[in-house]
Parts: sequence; structure tokens; C-alpha cells
Amino acid sequence: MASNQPPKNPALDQAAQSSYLKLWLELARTSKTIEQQMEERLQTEFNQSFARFDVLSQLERFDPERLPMGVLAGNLLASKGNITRLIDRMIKDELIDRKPSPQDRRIIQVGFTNQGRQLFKKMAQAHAQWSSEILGGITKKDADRMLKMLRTLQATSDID
Amino acid sequence: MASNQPPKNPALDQAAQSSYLKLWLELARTSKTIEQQMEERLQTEFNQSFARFDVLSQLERFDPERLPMGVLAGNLLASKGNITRLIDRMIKDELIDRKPSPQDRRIIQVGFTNQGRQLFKKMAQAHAQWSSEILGGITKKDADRMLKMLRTLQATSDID
DNA sequence: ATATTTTATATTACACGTAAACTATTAATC
DNA sequence: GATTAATAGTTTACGTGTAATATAAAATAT
Repeated sequence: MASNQPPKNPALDQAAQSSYLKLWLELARTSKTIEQQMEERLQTEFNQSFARFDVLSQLERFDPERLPMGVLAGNLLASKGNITRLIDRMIKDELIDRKPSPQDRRIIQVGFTNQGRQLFKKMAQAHAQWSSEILGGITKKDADRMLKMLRTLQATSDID
Repeated sequence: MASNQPPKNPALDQAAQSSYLKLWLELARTSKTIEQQMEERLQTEFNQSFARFDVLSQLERFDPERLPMGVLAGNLLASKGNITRLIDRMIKDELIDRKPSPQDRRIIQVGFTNQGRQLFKKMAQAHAQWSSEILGGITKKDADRMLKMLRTLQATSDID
């Protein structure tokens, strides 16, 4: 009698599904809350957006080498179309500049101005500081555990 | 005599700071990757955006009761300014409708159309399914652990 | 009852995201 | 070497987010 085994389909298991659904929703909510915190602080302290901070972070990784628009777009999860205008505004604020490549006339190289480099240093330091403040509610050990889990998630969700 | 204790300031501890910084960056990256996955699937399967799904989710929680714009905006982490246009477009697609409250003529009540209710059911089911698929890379146990940590983070980052 | 304040929503202006179409340049192929 | 394909950026159109301001209605304070 009772043991008419239902087919085991993990994806359809009600309890497990609910766990992953809740996890995903909470992941999104938490990430957005923190991002808003960071946005707000960047805005009030430096009058800069998170998107701009992201651009500067990429430039810093290669500094003093300059980066073509496409590479920038690729690393930012932002599309080319968007980068153009973002970069335009940042140039107007003299955080970065733009020079055509002498080798390939299609390519435009983006790099720091001195002003931009100085500003980024301050922003990066504040950003690291804020991370501790905002995420300090969990222990460092838990933070490391969570980081590992996130990397696992990242690896699987990225590819498929 | 070595014991000139340096002031213990967790926020300035270099190693811990790095942990939290990495955690925050990975949190944002993972969340964005998954959100893009969801966006893409919602778009191809249902021709709907995640923002729209979010609206429908809120409506469903109170259905068949209708919701005023302001309440909707509050629960969505989206600002009022945006909601108006988003709702406009969804009404044009006949997913929801909008009626003035007879009691309070400032208030506009938003609710499902039958078509919207039906569509949402399918979307919600697919969304739960996709959560398992995308997040299934970690065990259910780990998912529950992470959920707890996220709620801790949410609690601390939300308030300050 | 009128004036003031608060509340609910809409409107505007702008930053940022995507996709698709377009331009210019370079590379590949015949 | 001329045609074709690929690549780098820009432009355009649109969806979505915020903030600031406006408008209308309701609640209140006098």
C-alpha cells in the first residue's frame, strides 16, 4: 500500500525548491539593500555613482595602462552602448580621458586623469571601510564560508 | 612590556576588512548574474521583465484585494516616480487594471486582470523551478545556512 | 468654515541598463 | 586588389531606477 514511490525529481521537490527560491529572493534583497547603501554613501561623500566607481575600479586594475571601451564594457557587465555615455559624463568631470589608439583607429583608449586617480584612491578606501561596517553583522568566519558558497553559485549559474 | 595594546577597531582590521569587501563584491556579482538569468528567462518564456514579475508578485500576496500605488512602490524597492509608468505599460498589456478608490479620490487601486492572474501563476511556477536549477549547485543545507546569514546581514545593513 | 498640513499620485529631468541599427576601420578571402 | 566579414564605437529607442516638484484630495487646526 502506502509505498507507491513518487519519481524523485530534485527540481520538483517542494521543500528543496522552496529553500532555493527563498535563498534567491533573500540574496537579491540583501544585495540590493547593500548596493543602495553604497550608492548613497558614494553619492554623499564623493558625488559619484556606483557605476562610475566600477569604471574607475577597472581602470585601476590596469593603470597606468589604458583600456579600450570594449574591454571596459566587457568587465563591467554593462553593454557598449551604455559605456559611451557613462564615459562621456566622466570625461566632462575630468575623472578620465579618452585617446584614439595610434595602431588601430577604431580603438579608443580610456585612462585616468590625475584627478580621477586621486579620487579613486579615496573612494576605494572608503568603500572597503564601508564594507566592514555594513557586513560586520556576521563573523569573519561566516563571511568566508559565505564567500565560498557564493563562488560555487557563481560558477554554476554563470555557465548554464 | 610589549603589551601596548593597539585599540581594537574591527572596522580597521586589515584581514577582516578584506573578507567583508570580497564578500560584498561576490554577493553583488552573484546576485546580478542570477538576476540576469531570470530576466532572460522571463523575457524569452513570457515576454515580461523582472520588474513586472515583481509587481505581479506583490499583487498576488493581497489578491483579490487591490493595492494603492504607494503601497506597491513601498514593497518593490522601486520609487513612486517609476511605478506610474511601469503600471501604465502593464495596463496597456492588460495584465492589471487601475480603479480610483470610491472612499478616497486620491487613491488608485491596482489589481489583476484575469489574464494577468493566469500569467502570473505560470511565471511564479517557472520562477521557482528556475531557482532550483540555478542555485542547485549548493546543497539544501548550505542554502539554509546561507539564508540565515543573509537575514542577519539584511537586518544589520537595513537599519543603520 | 476656512487655512494649513499631510497624503497619494503624477510629472519631469536625469542616470543607467539593454538591444538593434549604423558608421568607420581593419582583417580575411577570393 | 576588390569584395566580404569581423570588430570597435556610437546612436537611437526604450525600460527601469532615483530625486525633485507639482497637483489634487483629505485631514487638521484655528
